[in-house]
Amino acid sequence: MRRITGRRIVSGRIFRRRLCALMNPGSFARAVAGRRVSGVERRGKNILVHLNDASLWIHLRMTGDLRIAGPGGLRARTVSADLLLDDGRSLVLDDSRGLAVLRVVGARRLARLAASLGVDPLSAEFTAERLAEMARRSRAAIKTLLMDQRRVAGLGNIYAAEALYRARVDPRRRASGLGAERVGRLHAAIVAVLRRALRSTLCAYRRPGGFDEAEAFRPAVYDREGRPCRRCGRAIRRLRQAGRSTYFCAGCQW
DNA sequence: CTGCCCCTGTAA
DNA sequence: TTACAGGGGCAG
Repeated sequence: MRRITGRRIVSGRIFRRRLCALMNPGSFARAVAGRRVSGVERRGKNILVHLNDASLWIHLRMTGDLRIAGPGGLRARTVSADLLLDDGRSLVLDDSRGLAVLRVVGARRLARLAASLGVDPLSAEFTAERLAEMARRSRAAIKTLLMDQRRVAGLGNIYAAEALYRARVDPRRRASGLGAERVGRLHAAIVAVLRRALRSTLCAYRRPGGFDEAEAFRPAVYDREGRPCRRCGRAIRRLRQAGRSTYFCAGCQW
């Protein structure tokens, strides 16, 4: 994203009912107006925009999109919130389904939220040993563990399925019974899948409109129920785990 | 643990 | 027209 660090916020508005329930538009406007952006970072699936003594904690969910708009802003029905910056640009939260969350948090709540997040798979702390240790202590199915943000911060339903498929591990397997070999494969697969997904997303941001199809992230297993596995040809199966659809190949994931 | 809710675009 | 998908928070 183009740099917004150092810019001062002139005004902030929220439009979505869901966001208004979290904080009323007036208090949001007062909370951000006049503050300067001191930094931006990602933690798991969350984006933090720091404003010195407060922060915006943003979760885009599935359909949210954070973008920079030029003068004039972005006037779409789907805009959930925007911040007008002192250089005329706007930081816009655009979200067709309105499930994204944005809130202003003080240092205390920031620390509490941050502490509730597990290890980021793209950080140096995410080692095979760390994953093995988490797995050992969990009675849940491995896919459920991977999707638990308190343990691993950043994998959702789709990437969890893709990582398990890549590692050839059955998503139904008990985490505690994985064994070092499977944990090792899974660790490598998680990192590979997320790196690939991130690259695809970055390309899409850099070339809005139409980007190289070769860069697009194409699920190898997710949403492919009944279609042949690209490795072994067996039909991809679907089942429900923790209320979510899990796609996997019973032929080569075990 | 399960199920429901939020919301809305898409597919059946 | 209805069911379903997504992430997370919450109730049971």
